[in-house]
Formats: sequence, C-alpha cells, structure tokens
Amino acid sequence: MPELPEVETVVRGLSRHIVGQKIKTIHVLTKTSFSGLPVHKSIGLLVKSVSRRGKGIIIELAKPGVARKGEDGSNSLSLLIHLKMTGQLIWVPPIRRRSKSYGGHQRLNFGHPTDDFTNSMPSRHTRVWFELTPKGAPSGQRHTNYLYFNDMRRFGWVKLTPTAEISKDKFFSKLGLEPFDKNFTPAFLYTAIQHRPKSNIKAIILDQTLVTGIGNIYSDEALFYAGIKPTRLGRSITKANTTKLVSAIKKVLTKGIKYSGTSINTHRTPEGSMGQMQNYLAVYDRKGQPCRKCKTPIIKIRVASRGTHYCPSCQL
DNA sequence: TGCCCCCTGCAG
DNA sequence: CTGCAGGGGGCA
Repeated sequence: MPELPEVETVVRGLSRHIVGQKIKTIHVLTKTSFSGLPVHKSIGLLVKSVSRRGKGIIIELAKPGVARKGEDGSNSLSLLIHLKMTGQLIWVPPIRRRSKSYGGHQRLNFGHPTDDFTNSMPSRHTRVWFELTPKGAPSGQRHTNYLYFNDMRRFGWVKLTPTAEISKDKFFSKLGLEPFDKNFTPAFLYTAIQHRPKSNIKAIILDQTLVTGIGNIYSDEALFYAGIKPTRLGRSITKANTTKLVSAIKKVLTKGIKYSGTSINTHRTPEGSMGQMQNYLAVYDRKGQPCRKCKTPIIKIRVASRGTHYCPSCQL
C-alpha cells in the first residue's frame, strides 16, 4: 500500500491526534506482527513525536516528567512501524455515548471491500491496537482514544525498540537519502546510476538504499514525467535524463502528499478517509487508457518483477 | 543483483 | 481456478 506520500499522510494525521497522549494499553492480537521489547515497557509513556524515514514510521515515546529536550534521549523508546502492502493506522476518538458517528466504533463505509477495516474495530484484520489517554487526564473510558494497526496480509510490523538503536535496525539502518533532502541532486543520482549500468532505471529508483520512499506507483509516475522508458538501462541514462528524473520524483511525491496519497486499495488516512491521488495518476493503473499528454494507450509490462505502466509514445 | 517468498483477497 | 497486488528480506 504505502509509499512515501501515503506514509507521510499517516504521519501528519497521527501527529495531530496522538502527540502528548499517554499509552494506557497495547493489545497484540497477532503475535507475529509485534516484536522487540515487551509491550509492558511502553505502558505509561507519552507520545513525544511521530515521524517518518522512507516508508517507515517512528513514534517516539518519553517518560512523563522528563520530556525536556535532550534529557531522556539515552533511554527513550520508540515504536517502529512498517505498513508494507496493506497496513493501516486508524485513529478513533473517545467514544461518546449517544454519538452516532463513533458509537461502538461504527464508522462510515467508503465503498471498498477492505473497508471492513474501518467499519468496526478491532476488525478481523486488526493486529495490534492501542488505548491512549490525554496527558494529565483521568484514564477513564471518557477520555480514552484508540489507534488500530490493521494489516490484512500481515507483511507489516510494529517493533518496540530503544530510540538509540533505530540506527541499528535491520530496516532503518539501510535507508538511503530522503527524496527531499538537499543532497538528493541530479549529480548524486547520476553517480549512483553509473554504478549500475546493467540495471533498469526503474529498479534503480526503487532501491531504498539509494533514495528512500519511492515505490511502484510513484516510480512509474516519475518516469512518465521524466519521459524515460522504465526498461532503459543505467548505462543509457544521460545527465539530462537524470536532471529531469530528480525533479519528476520530487514533483510526483509532492503531488501525492497534496492529495493525501493513493487509495486504489487499502490506503486510508488515520481518520479513515481515502486519499485522492488515484484520480490524478498519469500512468499507474491506467493500462489501455489514453495518455494524458498524447492519447496513446498506456501499456503495462513487467519490469523488475513489478507491474509497470508507461506511455510508449512519451517515454523513450 | 534478480527471484522466491511471506499472506490474504479480489478480478478475470 | 490462476494470477496479481502499493514492500522488502533472504538467497543464490
């Protein structure tokens, strides 16, 4: 499901809702979805921040009372979360009796079968869920709000780890540059491409150790705007190609964030709403439909063992 | 540096 | 029924 824009959407939404909240309980319904330190280590900690690195989510926790800057860095814990293909993080405000919108956690149906995720929770796809209370508030039901980690295919994970050890984490330690980092320049990408002359350009930009956050949708989109056919080999990519590609990557990711991500399938905002980027895609999921630039039907092939969409006329 | 695999559910 | 799905780890 999630690439950088979808994860960014989730992170921004969660920041608004859970920063400053205290962890009251964590329920692990699927053992294999949770790893690292035992759950009880996090009970009573406050959510200090919610951030993103590539497609990974970091919820930093702090002990109440030692939240001053830099004071608890050595022993703070973080919840690391990866949504992989079908993960969701859905936040539900305190249940108010008589509330029709949230009573019994009943929510709107958004018209997709996988929305059993958001209709009633915990759902059959909920793997881990959290009960939170506002800092300083009584821990009664009246103030308790909920965060649900749903994951149909169970590829995703939640991991409780010391903040200081994130840099050693199997996933986080391998990530390359953020696409919006000032060091992600045409020169940087061109050099990297020179090291992989025999790889498809698509495979290169999907490599998270190089630049992180681009997945199957946004790689197809970026290559379209850069006018580059996804099967082109590294050795054939010019400096001019690279310059266009770097701006195209930033452009499509920015657009994806603007529209709260692509909800072709299971992506939802923490409030349970769909993203809208699926309505603005140039090539992804548009097999047989006319190119938005030249009307030529979009082609779907397989590149780097991923479904790959491109315009045979605009992309050379 | 490519493939198979993890898993569930949907479209064709 | 088969193949495919927005990710990435482990293995030649």
